[in-house]
Amino acid sequence: MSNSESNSWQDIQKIVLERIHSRQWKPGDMIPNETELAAEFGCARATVNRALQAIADSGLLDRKRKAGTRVTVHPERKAIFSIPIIRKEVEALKKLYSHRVLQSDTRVPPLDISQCMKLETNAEAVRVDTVHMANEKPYAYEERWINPEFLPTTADVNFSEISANEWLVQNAPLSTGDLVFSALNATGKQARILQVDPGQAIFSMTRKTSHKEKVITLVKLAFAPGYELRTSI
Amino acid sequence: MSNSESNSWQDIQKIVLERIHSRQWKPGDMIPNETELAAEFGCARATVNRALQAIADSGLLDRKRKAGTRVTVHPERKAIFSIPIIRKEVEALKKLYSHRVLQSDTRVPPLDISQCMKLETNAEAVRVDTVHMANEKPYAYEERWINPEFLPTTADVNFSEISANEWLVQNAPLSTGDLVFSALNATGKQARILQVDPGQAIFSMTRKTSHKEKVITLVKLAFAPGYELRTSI
DNA sequence: CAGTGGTCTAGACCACAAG
DNA sequence: TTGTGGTCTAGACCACTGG
Repeated sequence: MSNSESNSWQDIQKIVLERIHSRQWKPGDMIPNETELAAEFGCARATVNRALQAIADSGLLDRKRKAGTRVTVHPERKAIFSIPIIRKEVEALKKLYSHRVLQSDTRVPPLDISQCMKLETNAEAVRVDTVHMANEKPYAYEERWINPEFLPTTADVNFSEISANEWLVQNAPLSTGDLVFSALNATGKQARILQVDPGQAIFSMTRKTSHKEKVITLVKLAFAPGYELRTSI
Repeated sequence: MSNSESNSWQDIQKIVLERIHSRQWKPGDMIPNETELAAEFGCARATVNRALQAIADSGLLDRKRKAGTRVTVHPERKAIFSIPIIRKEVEALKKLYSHRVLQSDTRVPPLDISQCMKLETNAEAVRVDTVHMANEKPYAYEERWINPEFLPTTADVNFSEISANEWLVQNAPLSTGDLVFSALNATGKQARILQVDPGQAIFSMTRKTSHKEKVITLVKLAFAPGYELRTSI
């Protein structure tokens, strides 16, 4: 009954979402199967399928063969945010970006780093310390370890011109990684570099970038006070 | 040439990803159009379409009508994390969850809160302060404002039994929201409630949940030291 | 086993945007 | 104008999984 005209996939998505939201279909309820919905909306089953899959991807529907489609009881809200290239992040604030490499060499990393990167004992790694600046003021302090295996052309890369951050984002596509965000009190070194008082609350991000079980790089970023990570749902 | 057998769209996705990653198709390059790929892989165009759309969703391909499909030059890495219900988060740590409501009343909120929630001047809102515990130790301190408009049955809800957090997640599905993460030094009040020293670095999350331009609730969570927000890419 | 979602196909038309 | 992706269709078969 009701709906006679509904063609696009997204129209159907809207209708279904509206029914969920208005609690016409409540959490836990089974909804009509694809064939029935296709009949109701006057479209092909594939179109309904596409709409429902999109909703299921967003977490609001649970779909199982034979068992049918149900409204998720405890929808797990998902937030998505893009991992910024710091330069772009600064430029988005309409500030001048610059960075200084404080240190760049090759050495045997501490044990915890070595293990985290799955390096062999006493294997060396490239260490690059950088401070990112916005309008000449410290914005973030970056401590990075790079697996030399992924830098065949190390000599060619000049991290003074392009930040290691940016270089890797562009040259290690499609890798997987873990991200950890936390709050830390600034250590003496961090405080000195970021030009704040020791003990200041620092927003920290640690990122491990891997490709096929091998760790490409490990980065710890300490942002200057005031930093906020924003996203919408 | 080369590939003769490739049916599922996920197979095709893998092949395309491999070509991007191996730099056979470099950032900025245009890749063959759907019809050509369908011919190469021996499948329907719709199948290729599905594979390419999935990759484009992940940000590695740019697709435009007429202009064709290109490998994204500066792929924007996206991270997804699920917004946890604190109780589940604690239970996932295999600790006993409990919570105490420190305060629960209705009052006129401070101006900044009132404006943020788009309430009328001098309109009241429900205020609920909660401390979440893991094994009887403070885990997070929650300061919440609720738009009474969304609590028609306020009297029926006993936030001592089900946390406001959980109640709203279950009863305000499909709403949109903003999330802000930051690091703050613990205020005296926060320090007292979380049983830490004032000035301790605190991981903080502020969340505004809305539905169709109306703000449902505003929450500020202050996590006890050691908290980490984790995700993988 | 049987019902449901998952996917593929071949063809068609549409919508957008580059030239 | 024209080439490209975006989508819809009708039908088919497959793959899970509940009963």
